[in-house]
Amino acid sequence: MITILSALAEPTRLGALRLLADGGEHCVCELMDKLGASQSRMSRHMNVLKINGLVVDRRDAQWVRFRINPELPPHVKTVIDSVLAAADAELAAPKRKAA
Amino acid sequence: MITILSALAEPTRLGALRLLADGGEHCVCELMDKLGASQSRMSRHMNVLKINGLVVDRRDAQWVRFRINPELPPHVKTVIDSVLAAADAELAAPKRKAA
DNA sequence: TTCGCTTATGCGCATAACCGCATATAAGTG
DNA sequence: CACTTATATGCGGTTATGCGCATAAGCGAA
Repeated sequence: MITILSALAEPTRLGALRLLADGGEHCVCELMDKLGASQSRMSRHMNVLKINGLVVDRRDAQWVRFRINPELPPHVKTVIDSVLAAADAELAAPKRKAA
Repeated sequence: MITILSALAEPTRLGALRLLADGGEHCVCELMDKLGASQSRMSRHMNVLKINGLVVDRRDAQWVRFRINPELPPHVKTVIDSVLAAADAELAAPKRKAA
């Protein structure tokens, strides 16, 4: 659990998971573009997610396609979903009193 | 969200939250005993949880009583609950095939 | 005040995390 | 083969994190 939380506690990695949360596959180049990360940074961050079992990858010609690990333990999946929901809520709520 | 996840991603802090999850108040000395942490270590870790808004504290004579922040945003509360549930599941499941 | 118990903190150290840069590797095209 | 695109990784530097130790500070009792 600790390692999973550590993996989530980084902006680029959390952003990548958010993009992967659509259920589809995304290559490193797409993620780095959308997240504004350098190539080596993105590659390493995706590797952290992979090592910790949060995502799986697949070679497809010159690309490597990542997707959320479809075999995530249910409790872990629940954690990820709640974290992404909270992150969304955080973005939506400007911390000021509700308008 | 990142700071909250970082706060959770440490064994002693997660253990403290687990103990506080009973809804009650617990002093530093109790937490350090139950978690096997040194005094300074526990004090600093509780301060991290406090700074990140996860817990609140209260002076009570020579003790400082901590409890989970009762005003946690709903989404954050959900994250914490799911994390604690996953940590429990992790402990319960010896990673081997179910007996 | 002095004592004892509890908690906080300043300091230094060791290690881990993250980064950019350069380079290596892999795959496809011609 | 050379060339392009995509990804991985070794290296070194900077910063962040966690720790123990010692000490300070807060509180109550004698």
